[in-house]
Amino acid sequence: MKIVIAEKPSVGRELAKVFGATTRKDGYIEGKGYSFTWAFGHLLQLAPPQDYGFIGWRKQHLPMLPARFKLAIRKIKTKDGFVEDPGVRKQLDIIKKLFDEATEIIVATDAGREGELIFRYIYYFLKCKKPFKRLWISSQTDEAIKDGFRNLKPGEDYDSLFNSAHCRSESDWLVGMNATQALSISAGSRSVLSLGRVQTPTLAMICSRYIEVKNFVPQIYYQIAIQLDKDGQLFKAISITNFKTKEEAQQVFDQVEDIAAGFEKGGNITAVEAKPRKEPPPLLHDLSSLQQEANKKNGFTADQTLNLLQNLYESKLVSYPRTGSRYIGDDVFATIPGLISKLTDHQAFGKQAAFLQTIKLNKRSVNAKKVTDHHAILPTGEKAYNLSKDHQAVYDMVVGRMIEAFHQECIKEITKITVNSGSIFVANGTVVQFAGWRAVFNDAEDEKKDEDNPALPKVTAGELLPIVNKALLEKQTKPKAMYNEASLLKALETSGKEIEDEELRYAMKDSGLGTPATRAAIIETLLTREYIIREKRNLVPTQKGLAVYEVVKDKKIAQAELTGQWEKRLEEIRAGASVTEFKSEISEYTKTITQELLVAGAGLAAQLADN
DNA sequence: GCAAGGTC
Repeated sequence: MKIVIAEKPSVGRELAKVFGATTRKDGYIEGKGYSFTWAFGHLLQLAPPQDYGFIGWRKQHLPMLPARFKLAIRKIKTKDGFVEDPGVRKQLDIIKKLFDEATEIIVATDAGREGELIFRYIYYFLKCKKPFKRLWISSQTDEAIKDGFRNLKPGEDYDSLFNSAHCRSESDWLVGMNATQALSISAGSRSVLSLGRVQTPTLAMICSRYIEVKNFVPQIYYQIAIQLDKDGQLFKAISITNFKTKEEAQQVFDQVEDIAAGFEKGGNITAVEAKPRKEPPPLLHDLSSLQQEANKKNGFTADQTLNLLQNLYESKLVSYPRTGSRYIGDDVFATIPGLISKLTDHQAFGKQAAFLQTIKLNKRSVNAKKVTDHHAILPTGEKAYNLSKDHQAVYDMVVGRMIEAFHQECIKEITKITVNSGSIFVANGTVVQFAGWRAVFNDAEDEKKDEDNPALPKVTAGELLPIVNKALLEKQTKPKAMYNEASLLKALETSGKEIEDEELRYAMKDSGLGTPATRAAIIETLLTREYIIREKRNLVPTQKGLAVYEVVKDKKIAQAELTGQWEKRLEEIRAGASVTEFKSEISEYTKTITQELLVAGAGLAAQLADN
């Protein structure tokens, strides 16, 4: 009997289906000489400090550097504290039984670093010695699966990938557990002051933004607005200069040749520019972009959106949710017309779905090379009945985005009118000439933008128009916005670097903080620790969060770059470099940061006591 | 009591 082990049930079932294995057993599916089983993500974790004899949080234990790490069954939190997850224990027993019967094991966990670790931890925990081969596929279509099984790789080909995963795992434990205990102990805090490679840079981003906003000194400046009349259609133009003093502005203001000052036609149109701007449709959603949109549109937290999406996935209404890809391959693209045809009588999107059937679909979101373990989030085509309001909202975002993504470009005409009347004024206007993908949602947000950029009358250079009104405006420079869940998620994707270009941001997604699957949990951790609170939709640091930030802000553990440095080394290990050097560097760093925090935390004790 | 990673 050959045993195939997948990362999660949905994949295990899919593989079984392709093989025609249909006998459903408890925790696996049997048939055609194979058994298909699965994990539920990581079933095992590195054992906690007490399993190495570090009982209680004591300074003399630090730094804790286990000579050999142990594995422990994943725990869940209950009223009685942490206990072994019974479902996990049961599935491990099932896997053990299957491994014992196996002639060969086929590893079908996700094709990546963590997928490799999920399997190897199980394999070593169960002390299994059977030979194993690796299925390595980046698409879940029948053809890709069959092809993958015809080209199984020797298991040892992925030993270096496991090494890099193993280093990642142990390094996070060493730095996180030691730093957390060191700071908590030295601050004499009754509550946990947790620190980690990901959560601490995230906290630092929130705190430094908060401080920047708090210390922001608004600058006052002045602008002059004039209102012109073209055959009864009024439009507004603004001075191109921002004046530092009211006097300067007043002087220019007085020179405006408006009707009240006796100038019947004092606005001289000096230039008119009109150019079309094409806006391509947005890419399909990955988890992060969907969380951001759900936060902006509905105020859902990242965690809520992930949960809602997970429910929809379990109800087989949407594809795998924790994806980091916004693309699909050509094979999945072939199924899109079918999905669209099921939506033509949809209440909100039906009309646009019907329209899509008449055009050539936009292929911006189609790129097999940019599909990693999982493709972008799509509806499955199953009928959705009786969804709760929140589930419906998320589901509609998935469906609506699919319609948008395959729709046509939106074409706008951008108009810029330059007016001279004692000074130079400019009016900007935008007219949507062809809505294209923007017809799908017709957002209120977009309408609001249109208010700032209204349609402008047709005018030509050389025309003289009456200025019916003028105003001297006092304005203030504004600070950056505080982080909210949407902007924080976006910032985490690029480790806090501000990159507006969508394509460029996408290219950086491997150097972000955390992963799609973990970012919601990172935010929740910071909230649980009472480092941050939600204030309306903003994420704002507490006194405690700011105090911790002050202690660690100049240390490596608070820098997003730490992850970047680790990733570089881990990639070298994956390519075959030795692990011993990296491991000894991590041990050294663990000793250093532990010592530093044991000292620095003392200052924190007083601050925390003050509150 | 603690990390970050994955998932139901």
